[in-house]
Amino acid sequence: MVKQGRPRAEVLDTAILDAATELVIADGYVSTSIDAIARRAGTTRQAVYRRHPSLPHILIAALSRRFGLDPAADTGSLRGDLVAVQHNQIEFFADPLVMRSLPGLLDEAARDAELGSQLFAAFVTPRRRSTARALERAVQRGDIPDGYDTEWICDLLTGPLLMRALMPTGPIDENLAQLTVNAALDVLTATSD
Amino acid sequence: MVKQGRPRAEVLDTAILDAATELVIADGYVSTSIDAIARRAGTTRQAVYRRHPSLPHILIAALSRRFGLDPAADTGSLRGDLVAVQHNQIEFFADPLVMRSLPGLLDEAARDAELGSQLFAAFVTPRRRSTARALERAVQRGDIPDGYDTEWICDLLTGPLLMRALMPTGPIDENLAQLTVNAALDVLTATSD
Amino acid sequence: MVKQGRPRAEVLDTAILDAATELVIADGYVSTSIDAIARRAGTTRQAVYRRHPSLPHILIAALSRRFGLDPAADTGSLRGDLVAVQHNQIEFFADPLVMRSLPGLLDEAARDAELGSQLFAAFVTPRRRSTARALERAVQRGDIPDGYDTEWICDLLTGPLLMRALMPTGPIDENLAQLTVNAALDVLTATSD
Amino acid sequence: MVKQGRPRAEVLDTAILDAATELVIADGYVSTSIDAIARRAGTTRQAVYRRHPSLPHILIAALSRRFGLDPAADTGSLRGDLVAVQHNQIEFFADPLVMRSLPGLLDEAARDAELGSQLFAAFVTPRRRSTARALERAVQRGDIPDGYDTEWICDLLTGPLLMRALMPTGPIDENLAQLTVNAALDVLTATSD
DNA sequence: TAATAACCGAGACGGTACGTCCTGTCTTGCT
DNA sequence: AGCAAGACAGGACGTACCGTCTCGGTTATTA
Repeated sequence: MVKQGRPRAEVLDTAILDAATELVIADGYVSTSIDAIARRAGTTRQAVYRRHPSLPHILIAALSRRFGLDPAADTGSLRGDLVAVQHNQIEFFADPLVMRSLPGLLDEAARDAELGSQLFAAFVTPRRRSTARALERAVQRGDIPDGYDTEWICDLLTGPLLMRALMPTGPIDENLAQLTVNAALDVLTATSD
Repeated sequence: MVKQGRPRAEVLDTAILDAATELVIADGYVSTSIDAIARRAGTTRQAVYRRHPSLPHILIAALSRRFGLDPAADTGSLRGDLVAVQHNQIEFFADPLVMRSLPGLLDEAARDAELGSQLFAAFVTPRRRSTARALERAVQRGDIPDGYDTEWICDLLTGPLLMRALMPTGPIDENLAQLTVNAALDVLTATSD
Repeated sequence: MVKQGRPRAEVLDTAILDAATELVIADGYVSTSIDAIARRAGTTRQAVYRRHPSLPHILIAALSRRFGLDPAADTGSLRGDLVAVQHNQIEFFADPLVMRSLPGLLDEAARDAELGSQLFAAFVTPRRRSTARALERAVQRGDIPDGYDTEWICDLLTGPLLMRALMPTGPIDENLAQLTVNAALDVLTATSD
Repeated sequence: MVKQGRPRAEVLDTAILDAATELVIADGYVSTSIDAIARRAGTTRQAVYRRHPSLPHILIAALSRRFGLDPAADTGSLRGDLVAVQHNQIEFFADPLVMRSLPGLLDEAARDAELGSQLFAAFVTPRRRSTARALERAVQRGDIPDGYDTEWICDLLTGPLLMRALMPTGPIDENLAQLTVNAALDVLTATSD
């Protein structure tokens, strides 16, 4: 079963994702219609539906194009590893497309479990796995004791970024990366119980 | 020149908010239409528009009905104060109406600054102010040194809750309240710089 | 149950029928879309659908507007009565709207029995009844013998008109009225069996 | 320089006409799409378009396959000749494909003169010529006087058949053949003027 | 107690978008 | 050159909401 028929125009592939990106950034998720995307891409609704089943799928594709797979660097120290992860996350959450499409995508994900897990698998899981591996390496080195709650550490690292992506409580910058990493290290090394 | 004419039917006031609440919880924000709300409330679109200018305004009204102003208790200890704040926040973020309407409201707020600040003033600012006051009292008591970043502490406390409200990374429960308060205290008392 | 709500704009009632009439005459039945009718009427598809469930129904309404109920005159003689009927029929079949919409309507009627009987009842039955009554009067006067086949006489009178409405075999004019009436009289008074 | 390349698959020639015939009989003219025909014929639109420029052309081809050229028998008597013509016409108008496709074809013919004359030449003219020749022979035999209107006689013979093919006013059967031939003979031999 | 002003239900209005279907044309690889 | 497969621009389908509007009818207050 090789590929048959007229091949899809790659120009349209990118034109559609470009149009969606621009419109969502300009108007927000709920104001963006498939119709407008097709119009701006200089094509028809049909060509869009041929490629993507719905608006959230278009945006997932557009986001995937921007944010490839996580590099998951090993810098040798826990702090270095976590800072690397946070730089990656900051690049993600500070992106205008992410900021504008995230609420809509989350709304959609809450209804459509299929789409939710797809979204989760594409953008959340890889970053969490990087963090988990960095922690494991730190335990093996003896830098931190075992027995921490990985999920909680991940939420601690990501939560504030999500917060600032969705609400204007503060900038998403280098300083925030340092603050979150410090907080995580404080928690991991604290004697409090 | 007070108010003339037939007064509004209070039954409709509540029927509309009830209908909106039920529909958003069941279908999510983007799938909820003013038409459906009016229908379910047993009235007409016009009666809805007479009370609220748009869907997000309806939801803000519905949320305001559920979540009154923050009590801002003074328990005597920083930990106690923060735990009180977090219990209040957990009640908020764990509410199904909040979980389902938050993405839509945030999307709308990103576009309409007016609405954004209204939303912010109603549900974010009071809780942040409670936290800020608790911190001030702790400084005055000498429990913590001065010079911390209030905004950052607030984001540290709220971020993980928001995270779990929007993504299925973990439960929003008593344990999370303790974890976030511990993290905040670790940060506030840490010697790391 | 009196009439409630905002009344329909009568301007649109006529604008829609006008638009449909013009378009069908210009482009034919199958090339006429509801969309184009709405556009030409200066309104929306919704307003059209609110009044008529489908294209054939629009055309039946447009035809009804042009061709009221049959006068069914009693001229005193069979020839006079039949000529009156045929003048009425000629006016009908020579009408451009009829010529252009008839094929489409018949096609639709062949599929949708409901619509078929509606069409039949509005435009065929009344004219056939006039003819039947004229024949009955002639029998009572003793002008023609009893025992003829009414349906056949009606088809004999109408068939050639329908033929010339749908195919360019000849004009639909006064002469055709005379020819068809003569033929019917020949048949009714013939001794052939 | 005759014909190059792969020859057309004759299987498709008939499969396409079969599919068109079945679909038009089942769904009527306007509901029949080229797409559906190709699908049912187990081929593609392109193969259809390669053979026929449009839906009406397909149907003309399908009709031509069923109804060859007129035999035009000479039975020796005018009545016999006309009855032969009418048997031929009855076979035509009683055919389900004819009954279902005729309205659509006529609609199309009213717009596209080219197609109209093609349709006319294929199915109307031959039958009318047979009738004309039968009449000429009768004149030469002295059975009827000269000076009749051939076109009118043809419409008189065909009109009622067309009527009953398109509307449910009566059966298209042997009796109708006799009635129409009698009517024509009555008219041709009548002294009325 | 009469006028007035706002509310209510019902439903029409011009718009925009939905997701699907079909049209006639066009590549592409294979026969 | 034919064929299966399938993409392309374009147009229409019938439906759903949007926010606004016009009706007839119903309360309350104010004059």
